[in-house]
Amino acid sequence: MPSSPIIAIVGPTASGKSALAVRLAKKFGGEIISADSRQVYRGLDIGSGKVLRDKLSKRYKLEPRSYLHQGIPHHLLDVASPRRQFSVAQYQKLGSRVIEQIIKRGKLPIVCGGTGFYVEALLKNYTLPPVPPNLKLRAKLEKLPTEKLGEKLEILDPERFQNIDVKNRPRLIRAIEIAAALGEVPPLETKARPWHWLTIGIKVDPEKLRQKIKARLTTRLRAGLINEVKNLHRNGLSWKRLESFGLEYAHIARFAQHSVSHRLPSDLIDKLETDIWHYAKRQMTWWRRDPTIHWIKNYREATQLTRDFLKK
RNA sequence: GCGUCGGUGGCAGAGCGGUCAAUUGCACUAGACUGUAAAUCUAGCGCCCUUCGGGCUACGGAGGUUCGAAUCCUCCCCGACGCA
Repeated sequence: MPSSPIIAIVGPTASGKSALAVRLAKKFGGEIISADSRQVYRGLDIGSGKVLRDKLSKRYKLEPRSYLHQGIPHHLLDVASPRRQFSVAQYQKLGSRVIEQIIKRGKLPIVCGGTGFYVEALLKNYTLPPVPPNLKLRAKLEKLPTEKLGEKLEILDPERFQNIDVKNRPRLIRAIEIAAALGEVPPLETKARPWHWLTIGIKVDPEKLRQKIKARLTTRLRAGLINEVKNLHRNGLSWKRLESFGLEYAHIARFAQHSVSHRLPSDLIDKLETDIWHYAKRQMTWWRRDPTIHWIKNYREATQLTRDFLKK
């Protein structure tokens, strides 16, 4: 079976990934697969930076939830209910299905998104342990002190205990959950698929990125971000759930619980900006360790890289 | 002008004779990442030396008391409040 080319676009938030993806899609006949852990949820639109659905796009019939933006098909947006827990595993499953479809259509899959874990799980095809969340077990473990969790894991799987973050409770709990079901936490493997990909990373000067974050937040607030959050709550999402989405959703949810105002005080805006900046830095930390990424500064470099890549 | 309280590391704010280069939070920098990943977690953060460790400069300024001062005293500068 011949290997199919895929393009991946990564970079910190507000770096212009979506625009680049559309541009490449237009030029090379591509379809876009979003890799964003918040854009998968229906209703999280402005805050997650979701791309707009084309107004008069005739019903797009290939995948049920996909839609056109600037005439380009976008996938894996709005595929989950915000009331339900979504996960990398589901993303991986949906993503590989969509990519196969796109390849079948003879189009170029362009994976584009800020969630590094999602991008990697999809492209490298991680063998994630087939252990669904066990809510009862989690609730029980949640009551234990962190050291106790470590001890439990050490007994179940001393090897995993060796390299886990012993202070990170969610990780400990998940590891115990897996080990309890499987007898151990199997080492993470990647399973090859008939794909090969080029990863393009968008590099933005830190000062400039901060400015872009600031400007984009202002735009979002003007676009009705606060109303979006309030409506989500009105439609049944708990404040707690909204807070768990982080950044815009968390800050505004916290604010809206104590205020009916439609304007965010400037000190809260500053704090939110800082949080988004921290997030951007965490994203960079994630990708820095991948030496295969081609970091680019403008569209031209990206199109050139893509052209060369597709020639091979 | 008198009185009171205060001036601590980028900011906020502890410490109030030794164990203090100075708790803590924020910011900043770096890192991790096995089904919550916009989440979660870790480390560093005065300067110099190669780590253990050591040296130097520091708690508004200048003096002083003391074996020893961010901590006590005196004067000066600055701020807040009160009385004029």
